[in-house]
Amino acid sequence: MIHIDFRDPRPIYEQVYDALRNLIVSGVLAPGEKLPSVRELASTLAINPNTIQRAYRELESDGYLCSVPGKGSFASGSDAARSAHRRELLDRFCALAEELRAAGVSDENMIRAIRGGERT
Amino acid sequence: MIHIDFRDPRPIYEQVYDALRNLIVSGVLAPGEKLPSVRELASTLAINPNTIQRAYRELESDGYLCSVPGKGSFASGSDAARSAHRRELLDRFCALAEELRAAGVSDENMIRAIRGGERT
DNA sequence: AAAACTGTATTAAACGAATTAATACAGTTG
DNA sequence: CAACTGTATTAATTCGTTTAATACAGTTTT
Repeated sequence: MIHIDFRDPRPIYEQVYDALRNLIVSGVLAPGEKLPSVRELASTLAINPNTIQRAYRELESDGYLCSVPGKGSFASGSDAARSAHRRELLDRFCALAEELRAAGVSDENMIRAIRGGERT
Repeated sequence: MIHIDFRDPRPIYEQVYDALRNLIVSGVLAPGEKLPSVRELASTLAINPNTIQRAYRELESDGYLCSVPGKGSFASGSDAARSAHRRELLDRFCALAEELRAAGVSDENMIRAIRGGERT
């Protein structure tokens, strides 16, 4: 379900965050669907529960899931999740476009890069 | 000339790297112009020479400057530097566009984001 | 009601990357 | 020769991440 790369310099909690967010926004985890418990996922991935807890905490504070003490953690509505994710990506996208413009890249060349995936 | 933010979670050597690269690709540091020595810049910024050394080493390995033992470090030709920088930014840009496409954002909406800087 | 689950919080230890510190060596310049 | 330059190395420190070991309160199950 989730794969952790221990050679990846990025923190584990961040890898877990990204993986779960992707499952949520893609709808693999349906809105309202229950996620594995903190301890269960920690056991499955062979990492510490505190690390999972941190990923869950940040996923909740970013609106991707909802945790209820005693009950569990549940995927939030995929509409809201998708919006949050798009917003996040678009912000980074605009910032990068700004940098590219400062580097002398024209809008036309950016558009070409988007359309073609080319790296000329 | 350069400002370091100690509250920034990013490593200092990376902040120095970015700042110097920007000065080089923007032409503020002309091609061939001598940069402050490792020890001098370290003293100016009140950080350790080893940290500056690391920034310089990576700037050289990425083609933004050229270090000569005994003489100093010199900004590389801004043409090559600009190209390297644009390549780097464009790679990240294309990767982000890919993610946005996967998130269901159309090319048209990406283009709109570039043109307007809008965040709708 | 008891047992087994859930999220959450806390404290301490271990680990690794970043940073500092203190040198040292070789080449260049004045 | 003296003062600069880049470069290399080793050890100590600092800090964020991760682990570990608990504990508490609420929910579900038996």
